[in-house]
Amino acid sequence: MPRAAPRTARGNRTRARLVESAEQVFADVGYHDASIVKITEHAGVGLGTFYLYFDGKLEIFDEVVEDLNRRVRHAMAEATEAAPNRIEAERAGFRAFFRFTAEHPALYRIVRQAEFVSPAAFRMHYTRIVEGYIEGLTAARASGEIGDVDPTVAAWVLMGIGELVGMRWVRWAAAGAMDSDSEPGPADTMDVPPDVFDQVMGFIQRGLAAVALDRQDPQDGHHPHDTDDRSDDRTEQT
Amino acid sequence: MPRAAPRTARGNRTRARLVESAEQVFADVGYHDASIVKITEHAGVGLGTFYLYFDGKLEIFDEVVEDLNRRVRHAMAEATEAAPNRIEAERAGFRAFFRFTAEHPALYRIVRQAEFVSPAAFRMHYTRIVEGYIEGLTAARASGEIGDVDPTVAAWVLMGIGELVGMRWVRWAAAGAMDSDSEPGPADTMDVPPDVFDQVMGFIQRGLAAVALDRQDPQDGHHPHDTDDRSDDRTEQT
Amino acid sequence: MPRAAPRTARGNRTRARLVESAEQVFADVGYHDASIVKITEHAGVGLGTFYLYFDGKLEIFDEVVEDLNRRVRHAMAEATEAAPNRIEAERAGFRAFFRFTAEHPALYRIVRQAEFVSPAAFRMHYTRIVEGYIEGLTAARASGEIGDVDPTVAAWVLMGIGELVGMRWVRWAAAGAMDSDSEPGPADTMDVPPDVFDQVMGFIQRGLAAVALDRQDPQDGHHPHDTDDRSDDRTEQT
Amino acid sequence: MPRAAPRTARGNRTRARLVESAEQVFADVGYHDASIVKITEHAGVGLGTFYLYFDGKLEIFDEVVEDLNRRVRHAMAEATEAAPNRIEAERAGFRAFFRFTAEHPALYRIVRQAEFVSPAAFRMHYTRIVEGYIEGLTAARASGEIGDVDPTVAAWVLMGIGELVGMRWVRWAAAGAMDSDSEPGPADTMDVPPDVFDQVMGFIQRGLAAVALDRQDPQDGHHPHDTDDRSDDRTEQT
DNA sequence: AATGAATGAGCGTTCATTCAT
DNA sequence: TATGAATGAACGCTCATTCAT
Repeated sequence: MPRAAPRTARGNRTRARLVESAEQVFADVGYHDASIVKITEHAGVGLGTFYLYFDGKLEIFDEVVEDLNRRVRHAMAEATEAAPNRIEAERAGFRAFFRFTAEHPALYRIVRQAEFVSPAAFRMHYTRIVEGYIEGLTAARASGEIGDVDPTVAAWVLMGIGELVGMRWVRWAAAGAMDSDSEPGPADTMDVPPDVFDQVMGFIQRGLAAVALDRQDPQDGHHPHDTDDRSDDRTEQT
Repeated sequence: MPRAAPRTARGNRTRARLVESAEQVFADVGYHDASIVKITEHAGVGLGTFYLYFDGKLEIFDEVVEDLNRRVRHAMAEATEAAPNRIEAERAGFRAFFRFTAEHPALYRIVRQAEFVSPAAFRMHYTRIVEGYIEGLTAARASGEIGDVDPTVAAWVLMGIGELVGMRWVRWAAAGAMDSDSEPGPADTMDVPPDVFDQVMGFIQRGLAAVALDRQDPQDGHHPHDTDDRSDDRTEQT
Repeated sequence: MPRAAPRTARGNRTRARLVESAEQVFADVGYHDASIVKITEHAGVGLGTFYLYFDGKLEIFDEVVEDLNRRVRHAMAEATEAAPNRIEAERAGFRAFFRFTAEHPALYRIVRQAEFVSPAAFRMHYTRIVEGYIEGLTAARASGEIGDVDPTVAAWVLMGIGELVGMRWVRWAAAGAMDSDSEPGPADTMDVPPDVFDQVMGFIQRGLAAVALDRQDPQDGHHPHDTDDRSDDRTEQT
Repeated sequence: MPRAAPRTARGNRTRARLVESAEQVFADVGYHDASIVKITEHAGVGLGTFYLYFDGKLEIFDEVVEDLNRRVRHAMAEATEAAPNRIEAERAGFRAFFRFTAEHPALYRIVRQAEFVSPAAFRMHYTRIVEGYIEGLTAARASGEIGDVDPTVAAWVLMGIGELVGMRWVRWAAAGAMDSDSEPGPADTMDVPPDVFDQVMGFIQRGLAAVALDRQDPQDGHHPHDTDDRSDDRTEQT
């Protein structure tokens, strides 16, 4: 039942227009208020045409999520590529992420909606990004560039930071700037202000650093040596 | 048209039952699949009764969000209260937040949906939590307990961490444990595993610490001693 | 999920109007060309009202079939009641059946469509009628009124006769009379012509009679005196 | 607009494949759930090709009915051919009809659906079969093989018997045997059980016989001499 | 002769909301 | 205060049919 892939160049164009339009419409009005008619009208094709290429609303949504995922990861990977070390890589990665968020409001809105619309797609999105992070962090830890942090935990921590900072200084700023539903346009595109960005990166840099701070009162049953990878060498702190 | 507040005790009870039921239903099936009938049935009142107390679906949703917000903040404040210092306060706050998330899946689901359903309620939720954070962090910075971090930025950073770690280790764990749509029940309630929790708190502790790292130039370019110099000067921390 | 039965007198009226309208519309245009809108418009109620009382098109169809079934059986039972013997009962039953068919074109059309629309309802219809027949025929056989025929087989044979004779002389005649889609109206109502009726009843009477024809071997092969011997011994009948 | 007949051998093959496929699909899923795509896919041709040979769905349906009609009549005629007398002819004809029904579920389903899909085709089907019957019965009556029955009435009576007995013991048996939607296959093919068959044929034999049973109470306004062909010679009964 | 991309009227169904009781 | 019958706009989706290739 999955609709056949288009067999002609014309079909390919139509399909692509539909995905683009869907991204636009989902971002603009949200999954639930998006209707197939809105999508097809935006794409300039007939309603029935939609069902030539997609099984339904959910299917095109998943495809849009996948598409966006591919694109953010590409943007982040590209930005990170030339970085001389992990911290610079993080700076570049966050920069790229915020820029992408600013320029593609769709990413943010659509991914967050996916949580309730298509949990599988949602998990896929985060899982793939996490994988990239883990790879980089594992290498950085091995080379001593960063401290002895658990790459998986650190990955989620970093994503959390990116997500809420992006929400506050990119999304909200944009919303405040336009103050209404008017199309944002390139001029309205907001990026995280430099000082905030530096604050954030400072936090991250310290958080990842090979530093351990002394903490004595083990309440709650959790002791410093609960896990194996928080090793003793952390004691040579001040 | 805004509905009058109930004038009788019976009316008060009815209204309260409706809010409770709405929270339950919104959490279970999401805003869009929740219907007024479902809510009134759950509350055991007639359909028409709903409109005696609320203007519509959106209005009761806002009220549910507000209610939840009050409750998380209460839980976190209570947990934080007795903490001897900021770091312990954070530990206690995060602990409380994760517990609340585990025990009230509604909070998580409903708040995240609010972003698209009722942006105003959504902002209100975060803004109020941020206010609490800022207060605590400002005091901690003044007393030298933490480094010279911008309280607002730190607040958002911390919330981001809490949100995604909670998503990964509380929400996903619960989903994995129940493996289906069965009611989670108290037994299935998942908390963040101790080692992960410690990792997270370690990251936060370092991130908030008064560590001076030598990187000061705000631009994203490269600069002289980027590479390994994080370790040495970190010693002059508190 | 089966819709609740109406709780008020008004609701009962609405529901009944819907069933009537559905019968009318299904009979007029057939199940597939009948739409819920047509039914609700005919009933003079809003579209949504339909779904207050029925789960869908199929469900109301089943109900219409059941209703019709009840009514034919009632008509036939009533007609048969006073009959002095089985043969008279059959005459009266067939008469009643043809009259019902003529006056309620719905019965015929709807039941026949049920075969493909709702096989279960279709079988139910025939099964119930068969049960009535079997009862009567079993008694008649026991009392020697009719020959040693298998009541079940005879029941189906009789129904087959009724159905196709009804089709030919009631339905086709009516169709021919109106010659178009115009409403038939009572004047156009056709009954089986008396001579045809008598022919049919004659056939049935002989078929059911305690005639022993000499052909007894059940196999489909050929046997000794196949040819002409039917005539002679038939005389020793009642 | 009626499509041209194919002008090439290839065209002829394509057209024939389409008719075959249509028969299959109509039988499998019914007229209304059959779609042109299903038919063309089954035939292995492109969708557009269909409209090269047929004006639409209805047109190919009519052709399928006509085709089936030709085939049943052929089967029955062939079976009847060698029969030494009318009764044997009936036995052989019914046998053939039941077998055809069992082996070609399509016949049964499609013809019955035709009643609502294409009334003209439906009438044509019965009319043609009736013609065959009338011919045989007229001859039989002339030769005294059967009683003085009206050939037309008898024809419909016989068809009615065949149809409902076939429905009950062929179609329903098959449905019961397969118990689901699985393809019946030759092994599942059901025929009317021998004893039922004999009962049915006994009934028919008596019904057609030159016997008249006395019937005195002319209620209902119909007297023995209502029609001309129920002639007086019927009086020499017991 | 053959194809399949494109179309849109029309379907069954849902649900927030109103209002007479 | 409480009810639930009634409504209809709007949705997702299907499919017979056309037509450019």
